[in-house]
Amino acid sequence: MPELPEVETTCRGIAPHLIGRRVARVVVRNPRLRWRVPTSLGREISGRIIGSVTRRAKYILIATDAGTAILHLGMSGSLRIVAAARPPGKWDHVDFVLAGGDCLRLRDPRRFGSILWTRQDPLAHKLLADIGPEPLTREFSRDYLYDVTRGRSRAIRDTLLDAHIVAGVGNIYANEALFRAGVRPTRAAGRLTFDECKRLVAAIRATLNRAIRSGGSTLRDYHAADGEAGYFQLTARVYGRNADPCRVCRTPIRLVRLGQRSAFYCPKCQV
DNA sequence: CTTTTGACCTGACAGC
DNA sequence: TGCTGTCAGGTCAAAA
Repeated sequence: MPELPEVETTCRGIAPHLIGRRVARVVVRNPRLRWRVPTSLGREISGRIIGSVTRRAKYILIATDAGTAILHLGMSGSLRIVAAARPPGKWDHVDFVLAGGDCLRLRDPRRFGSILWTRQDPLAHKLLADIGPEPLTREFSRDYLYDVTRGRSRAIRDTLLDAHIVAGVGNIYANEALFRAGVRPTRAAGRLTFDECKRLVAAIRATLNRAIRSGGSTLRDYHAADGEAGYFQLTARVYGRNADPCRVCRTPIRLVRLGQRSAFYCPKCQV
């Protein structure tokens, strides 16, 4: 479910409920996520006050002065603020219970998500240390994308999905941005021209920003009882539209398999 | 070093 | 209504 805009919106949504609050305890109903939830988590974070809630790539960092919880939502994870007394559902694996009665509840049917704990600088953590620039910062520039793709033979779609190249760009937004930029997902990254890199950087920014904006208004409040926060209703230009007419030129959208994952493009609009 | 593949899980949905 | 097969928004580790 979550791509960068969803993670960003989740972060913004939960932060006001967490910052300055004390963690009373952690309830782990099922520790078997992508990696086993550390048994020390409850001991480490309980009694601590949450100082900040930030995002790096698709990781959510919940920091205290004793250490930082690093959360990832995987393919199907979601976080919400609910009353701790609320009966947990089948896939509500972990609660961070706050002093006062609320809790941050992680739901994750597929269990590809993860929760880690570090006492060091989380950005120096093994999983985060080598991640590329955030796509919404100046660091992710046309020059950077051009330089980093030189000599690379893999498809540009796969290159965009590689977190070491750029942080947090997932399959939907990679495909949508490539459409906007007029570049086929199958093109070898190293063959993109400078102008194409320039358009692609702008397209990635625009696509992500738009989704974040729509998410902010879409996702209502994180106290909400139900109302599963689904995907943002971005009207896909290509993603999932195999054989449907291109919204620009009416040519049927094509689906190709790159690796194990689908890529979509308009054979006329994208070169 | 770069690129590809396999692995981790469960649910939703199409087709028989 | 079942059953089977396919696919899914992620990404790490190992193999090629």
